[in-house]
Amino acid sequence: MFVNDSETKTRILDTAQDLVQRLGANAMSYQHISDAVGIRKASIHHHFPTKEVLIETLLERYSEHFFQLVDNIFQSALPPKKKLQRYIDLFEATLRSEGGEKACLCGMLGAEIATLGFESTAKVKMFYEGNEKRLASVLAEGRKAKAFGFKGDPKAAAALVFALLEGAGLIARGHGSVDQFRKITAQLTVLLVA
Amino acid sequence: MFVNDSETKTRILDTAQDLVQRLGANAMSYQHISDAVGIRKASIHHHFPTKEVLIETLLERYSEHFFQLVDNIFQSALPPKKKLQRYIDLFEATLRSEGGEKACLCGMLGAEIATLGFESTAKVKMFYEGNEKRLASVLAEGRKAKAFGFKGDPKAAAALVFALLEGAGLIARGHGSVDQFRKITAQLTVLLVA
DNA sequence: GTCTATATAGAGATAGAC
DNA sequence: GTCTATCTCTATATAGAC
Repeated sequence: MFVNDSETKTRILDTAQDLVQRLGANAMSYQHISDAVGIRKASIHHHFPTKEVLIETLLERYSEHFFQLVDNIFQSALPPKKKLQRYIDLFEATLRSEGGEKACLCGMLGAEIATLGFESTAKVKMFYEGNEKRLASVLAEGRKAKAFGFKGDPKAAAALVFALLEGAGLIARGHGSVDQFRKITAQLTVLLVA
Repeated sequence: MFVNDSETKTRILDTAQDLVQRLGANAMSYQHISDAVGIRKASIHHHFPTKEVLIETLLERYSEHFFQLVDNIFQSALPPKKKLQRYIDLFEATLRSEGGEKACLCGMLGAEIATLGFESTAKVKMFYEGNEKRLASVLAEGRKAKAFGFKGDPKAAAALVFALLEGAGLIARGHGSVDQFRKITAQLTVLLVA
């Protein structure tokens, strides 16, 4: 999917995603995209008839790509602590984006969830669940291998790690930026390893 | 402050705050407020000339009130673990709001931070710093009193706790709701006590 | 302090020529 | 597939009567 999409369609999606990750879905407009891509608003509607469809497509593409990255890390032969660190690095990389700090697409849309359509809401939810499921696996295996020493349910720990990374990514943009994010994630590692 | 404000002004602020906590600042409009309060849009402008001023006022009032609640808890004679739990309960209560789940005002505005004015951005940041400072105190004292056994810098742990609560509050609305939030905060307590 | 009326700008979206 | 032109709706904001 998204491999044979037209160049224009891809540029629209790239621009829209960038805008949503910085400004939120409700502050992102077809005019913004039009200016950035160099195409008329009406032409965007040819590719994505409604904004809701555009956001749904954004979510599909983002989830697919993100889970690919995550699975590459989690299914590798890396030791558990490294796996977790690489996962954390995915969020940090988003925050480090040149041209202004971005948050996770689904973190932003989570904040605006009450304004999304039914399909988009479901896709955001699936993103959350997919992340937590994968994290729970790594945390459980890592604890069995004595790499982690945390107490409690690995599923709960996974939900905690995910909510923390989403929260830290959103919060850090108004406050301390990458340094703040690193401080928090370093402390997370301390708590999980201990 | 806000004690001698007119009844109308207060109702406008209450409504606006409710809307921002559910929908976000960019989806909240004077028309929404007009409908809910039963007053014309133009009359809202009499009290708050611009939306930016309205949001700044919202932030002042929210911070003042929230810090009052926090200080009541943290300056009490409660044992450290209870203090933390009561603090967590503040966020859970927001999520439990009748008429639909709300997030922390500053969590929502954190997501939309790139679309806020200079003053509002500064106020959001102050809210974050005020929370982290207060949390760091309680965590440091609590560890000294052996109520907590976590490793690492109490300031980093405070930043982690705050980012987690903001993140969990935002995320839980699309996913698992109060149960999810409780699962996460229970696990947080486990990690800090251990 | 609230109203009606209006200004102005921007949003998402559609029709139809090229 | 992109364009011009336009529609409709909603947004923030202002002027001035009551």
